[in-house]
Amino acid sequence: MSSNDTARPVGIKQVAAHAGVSPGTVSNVLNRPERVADGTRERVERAIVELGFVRNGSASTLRAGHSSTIGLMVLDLANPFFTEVARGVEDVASERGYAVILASSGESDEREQRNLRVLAEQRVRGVLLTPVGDEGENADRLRDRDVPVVLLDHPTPRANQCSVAVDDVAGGELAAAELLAGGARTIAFVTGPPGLRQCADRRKGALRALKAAGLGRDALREVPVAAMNARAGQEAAARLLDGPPPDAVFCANDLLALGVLRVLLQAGMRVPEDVALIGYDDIDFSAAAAVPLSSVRQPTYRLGRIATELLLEECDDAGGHAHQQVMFQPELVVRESSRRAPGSAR
Amino acid sequence: MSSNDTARPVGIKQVAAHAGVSPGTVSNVLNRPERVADGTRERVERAIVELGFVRNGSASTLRAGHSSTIGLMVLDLANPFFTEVARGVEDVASERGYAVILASSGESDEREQRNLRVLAEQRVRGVLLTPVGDEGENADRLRDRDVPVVLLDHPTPRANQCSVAVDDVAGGELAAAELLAGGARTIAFVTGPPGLRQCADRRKGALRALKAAGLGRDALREVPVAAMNARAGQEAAARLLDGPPPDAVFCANDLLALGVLRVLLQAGMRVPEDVALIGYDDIDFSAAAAVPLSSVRQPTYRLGRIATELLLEECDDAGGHAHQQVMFQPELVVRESSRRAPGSAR
DNA sequence: ATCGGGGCTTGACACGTTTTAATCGATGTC
DNA sequence: GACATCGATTAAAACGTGTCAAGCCCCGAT
Repeated sequence: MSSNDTARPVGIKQVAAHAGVSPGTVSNVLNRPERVADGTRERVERAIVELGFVRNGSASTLRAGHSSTIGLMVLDLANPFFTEVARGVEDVASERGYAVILASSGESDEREQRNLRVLAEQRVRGVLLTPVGDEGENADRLRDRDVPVVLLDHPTPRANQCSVAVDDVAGGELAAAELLAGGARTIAFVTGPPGLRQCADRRKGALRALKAAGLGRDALREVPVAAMNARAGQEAAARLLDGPPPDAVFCANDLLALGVLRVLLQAGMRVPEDVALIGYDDIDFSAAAAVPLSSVRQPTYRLGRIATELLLEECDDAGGHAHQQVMFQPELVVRESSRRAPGSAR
Repeated sequence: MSSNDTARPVGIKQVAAHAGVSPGTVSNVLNRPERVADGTRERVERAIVELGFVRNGSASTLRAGHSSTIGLMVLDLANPFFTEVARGVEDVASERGYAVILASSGESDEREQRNLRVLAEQRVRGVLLTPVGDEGENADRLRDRDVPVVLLDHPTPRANQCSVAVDDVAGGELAAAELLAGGARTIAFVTGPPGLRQCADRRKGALRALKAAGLGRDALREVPVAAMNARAGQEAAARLLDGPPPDAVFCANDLLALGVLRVLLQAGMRVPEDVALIGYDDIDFSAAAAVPLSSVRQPTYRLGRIATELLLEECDDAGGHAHQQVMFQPELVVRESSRRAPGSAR
């Protein structure tokens, strides 16, 4: 049996004793191996594996003042958009020897605040944050503690922080323009809480497209939902079918669109012939939907990678770091849910 | 401006000074508020908010020997099955005042090992683990360090640990039996690495169903794939279409099935008329697929909840804790992708 | 032979919190 | 009025690591 009844906390001291050196040397082997002679280092390394030593991160962090861990807080872990972002983050972080603590605010400001507090207690080196609110006071609180914060999927006009985002106004315009090009004159916009910047911006873009097409704001019927998932989409569609159906539906993300699509088809409507539909994010599942979903694609994985690179740059070299605001452009992906069959346009 | 140039680490001492008490009292306010007089407590609490004090988790952990954090390691964060499990975990953990560190092994043993090491360094209180390998040596290493481990979505015959799982053999049997009932005589099984217990068990169940139907093992054509996602499913389907198509396809999870479905339809095959299809996990998207996907449903959220409850019970009361092996039964969900139109059965 | 210097190693302290035992003051008892 | 009791508070000692100044040893230069 390998288990041991007597709790035997094996620390740097035990390793030192076992290798016949001082604790300081073991610490050097761990942190600045080049400073220690080859023979000694090998001896220490052998002792480490023989005793199964695992460095106590709390002690390191306590002494160093910060850990080699970054926090990633997203709006919704169940959204493939964010898991793809997380993949980019994880890849860069692990390349650079950082661990990632993943957390989700569930679009709740209170949960965001609570989770950020946990991250602050853990003394993470930095934080990638997709803020729920627009102002990012929570981010400010962290920065006051000298914890670098990079805003993720959220632009900022302020020069005191980095941000990486995709132009959601442009994306909303692309989406609505596509629907209008298909012949739609009235569009329903299924959208999450208006406090969410992503939703607000996409709406703004849609209005811009309407205006360009010579239509007024009243051509856009807003259908607010409480969450940004498929279930909420279904509920929205049900409400939508209460009144006269619009020509087209623009959903603030693909999860909503998939839910809407499902209810529309169940209700016997044809997509796109009766109602055109477009989503946002271009998640994997969209292409495999009952009617392949048109959508707006974002450089998701790169979003995560670049945000992490900016954050780590700021962590490793707080002095020489110049804050950057990166903005990507989205891309329209037309599939079957938005294009009306030729000739069926009004 | 709220930022402060001079780094001013505000610790328990500063709070104590500001409130006119000793550091020990501040600690008591934080950890055993009932032991301190009302007046004093209020004074300290005021000082805490005034100074914006945030407890240093590293120091607590160092002193206590463990943190109030648990680790959750899943196979694939991009799989909705696991994000749903994670939701259950998060809910219970936060109810009980624990934070969750989320990590993903990506089905790689090496990444599992590396991530578990990070968790060990962080001195997490316990770990929920969906192991990549079958034996769980990595779990043993943790348990040797007195870190409780609960196996998640993985049964164990060993009595020295808790586990929470769903009967995948039964699930595989349900799935294959459904396909056979639809008239299929040959079934392709699209499956991930055979080292993955989930895949192996589902295969075993499928074989059992074949046997019950009087068919031999050769009625099951295995199509191995490298990963368990939609892309891999597409590749598998492409290979599948090289030879004579089987009557039906059983995919080891829904992501694979969605990928397969997409390619089948693109190739002009009708589902289920030409080829029947069934997946596993019953993720949200399956119901909204081009052809609504039959699948095998698991009590995903409860899986996460119960595993976490077991883990925290073991953490809080290591002595009086009796290890349990919980096994849920899966449930067949029949939609359109598996049932042949009446009369089209051979 | 002495000195200087460079490469390795060591010793000791500090990080911020928790905890234990001791202290203090007040209240109640004999 | 002395003493025990009890509650509230404090002082001090850990926890395991990183760091830094100081020490050691050996070698080459003078």
